[in-house]
Amino acid sequence: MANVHTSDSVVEALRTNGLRVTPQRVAVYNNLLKRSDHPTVDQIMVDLNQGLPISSKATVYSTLSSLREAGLVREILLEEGVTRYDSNVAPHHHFRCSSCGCIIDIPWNALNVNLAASLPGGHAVSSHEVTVYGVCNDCKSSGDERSN
Amino acid sequence: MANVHTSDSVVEALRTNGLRVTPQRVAVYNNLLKRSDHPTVDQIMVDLNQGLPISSKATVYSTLSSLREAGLVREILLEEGVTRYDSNVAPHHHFRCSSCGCIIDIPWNALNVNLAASLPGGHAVSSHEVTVYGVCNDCKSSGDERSN
DNA sequence: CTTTGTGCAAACGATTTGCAGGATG
DNA sequence: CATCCTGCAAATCGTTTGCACAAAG
Repeated sequence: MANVHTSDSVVEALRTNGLRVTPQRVAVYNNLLKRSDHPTVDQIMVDLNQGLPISSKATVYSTLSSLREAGLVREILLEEGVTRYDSNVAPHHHFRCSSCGCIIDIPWNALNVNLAASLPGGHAVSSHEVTVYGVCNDCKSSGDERSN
Repeated sequence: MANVHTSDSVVEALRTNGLRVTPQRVAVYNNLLKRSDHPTVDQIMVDLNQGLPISSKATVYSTLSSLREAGLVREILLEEGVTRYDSNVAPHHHFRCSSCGCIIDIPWNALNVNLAASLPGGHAVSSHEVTVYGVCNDCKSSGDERSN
């Protein structure tokens, strides 16, 4: 149920969600499925058009927007001015490295949040998410300070 | 230790943090201290210049940037394309209403996160923060759907 | 054949930057 | 009076939009 994404399963996912199947959509979704670094639109563009140009930037935007509406993809807002995308739509938490800026998924059950029975104010809670800040393992050991 | 902010204490806070005291800085910081709605730059502008113009937008940006560097203010990134500001720099969590879009502070000890001793990957954790999503009390009772 | 997607360029909106004059310490 | 701030306008940069052509169902 995870990590295996044939071109077929991508096509099927698009179809199942009422999206027309185009080479650009398959490429974008496929790219997002095969990487775990929560890329920005630009990073996706670079990856997609390394060989011959497959898609324009406007199309990547529009595709990501469609994928998001279809629930196949989600946005991640942890930095100013940049929207990142994640094909992992199952609930999970995030770790943000203050050194290299990378974002790493934390499995849902690696953390346990004790949502007090009643939040101050009595708001209706539907979901929650934890963001953990710190220095990732790579930066810790290499001691460098790349700017991602 | 909270909620009382005389003009004097604002001036002192600026000075203590090595910032020159200007009417604009006092006004911006003061405004942020007296509201709890995590305003955007535009909202601050409106509030500030209701009577006679006190500050230009560029100055509000620069002021907020200085205040942030000084640690008097923090940014909140929960929506696409807008940066909100918060004068509450003590650790706390946030509640985001999916109906009106408002952001409400949750006191640090209203939630309890059980940070597993070792996060997968062995990253060095320095802090964490929970974002809770749902419908705020106001929206719940009035059943409306203002767009904030 | 009808509908929806793509590409390109122009339009946008939030934020930044350059620079001249003004205020602060 | 040297330094730092403010205001204004122009410049950036991510993202959106309008439109003509092409592809999908």
